Amino acid sequence: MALGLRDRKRRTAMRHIQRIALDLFDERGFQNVLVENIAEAAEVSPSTVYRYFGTKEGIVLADDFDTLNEAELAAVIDVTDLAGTVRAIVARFEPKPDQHNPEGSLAHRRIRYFFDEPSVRRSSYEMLANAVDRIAPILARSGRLTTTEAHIKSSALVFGYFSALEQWHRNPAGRSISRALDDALGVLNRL
Amino acid sequence: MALGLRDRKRRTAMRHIQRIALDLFDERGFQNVLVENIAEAAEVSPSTVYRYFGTKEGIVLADDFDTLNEAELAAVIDVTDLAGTVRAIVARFEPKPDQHNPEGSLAHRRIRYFFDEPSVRRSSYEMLANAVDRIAPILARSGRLTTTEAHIKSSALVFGYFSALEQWHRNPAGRSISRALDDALGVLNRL
DNA sequence: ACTCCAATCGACAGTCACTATCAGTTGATA
DNA sequence: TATCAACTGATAGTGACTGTCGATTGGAGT
Repeated sequence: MALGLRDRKRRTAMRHIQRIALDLFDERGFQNVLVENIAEAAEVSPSTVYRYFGTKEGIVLADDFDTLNEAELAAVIDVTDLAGTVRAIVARFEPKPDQHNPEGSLAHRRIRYFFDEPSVRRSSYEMLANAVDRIAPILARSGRLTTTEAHIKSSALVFGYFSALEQWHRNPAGRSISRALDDALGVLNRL
Repeated sequence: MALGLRDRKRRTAMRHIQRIALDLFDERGFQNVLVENIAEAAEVSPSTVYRYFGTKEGIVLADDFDTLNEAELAAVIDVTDLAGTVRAIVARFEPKPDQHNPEGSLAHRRIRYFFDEPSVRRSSYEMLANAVDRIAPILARSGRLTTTEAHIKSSALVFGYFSALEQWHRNPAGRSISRALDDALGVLNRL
């Protein structure tokens, strides 16, 4: 099903606002940029920014992954290798500039705010908690675990990987994100 | 070293404000209580509430554990059984009314806000992240792990246990918190 | 006790993220 | 093309949080 004009405009506008907001954040710092400034620079009203992103932090966190519905999510998740799936999702933040994204992916530009901007960090955790809730039922089904057990395992997995991403962020040490995540898997397996 | 009058007053005032705030939250809901209302009911100025707790969420989250310095923390942590230590810390939320606390501990009354009030939940995660950062170095020393590995393991542990606490909260099923945490340890060991 | 200083307090005036509402406009559908 | 639903921008809030400043109070030395 092809997306209507309405949805295409919406997606384009969101990417546009997100890019402009990141430009301003990088330049002047997250705290020193008002939502009003972003709206002005993007030539939309503040109302629109809030309608699209909900919160100021949402501008940084918004991600195509958010809009995945259950069917699409199920397609992304590999039941036989859940750890690998989580790893693959996190690994999307790998910077790889190409002809489509000459300056590297927006995803990569967003990472530093996850860890360095306290309010964004708090919201990141909320996002992870949502991921845990979506992954747990699938894990329960495939791993013959109780709901409780699945949630605990899912939490440990998701937050463990997020921690790995943070460690990579603080000290890349020449490793790629994928490599750092592979190392993390080792730790999680020997928990 | 005995605490001076100044510190004793401070602690007493904080407990007083926290108790009154919880009364109001329980009665009218977190969102429907203004910091101004709490200040008024506790007969202090709003300035004082902010000085003590920093944020509205801080009123719920503030805990004696926050004020533990590194030496005291090291005394609480059992290096030979870190999982057990985390478990012990979380288990403090066990409700046990006694002659000192006829209505059950304040800790127990605070739990529901950790999970049910979104903004408090976000702040809870921040608190957990701080715990991770304090535990990781100790874990690194005792477990012969790199800094990175220690952080990942610490994250999985702390957030795993928090998830266990949440699961217990949502479905106590007659189990005590301690029992629920013991079950969680099993899951984490077989991650 | 008395004094002096630093820490604390209350009061006041902001700032800004976020919400609610509503009239005007635009995309989708028949 | 007409109709309707969804979207947009403008406006007027609310309330958490900050900075500052004069007044008060506990603590340490005399």
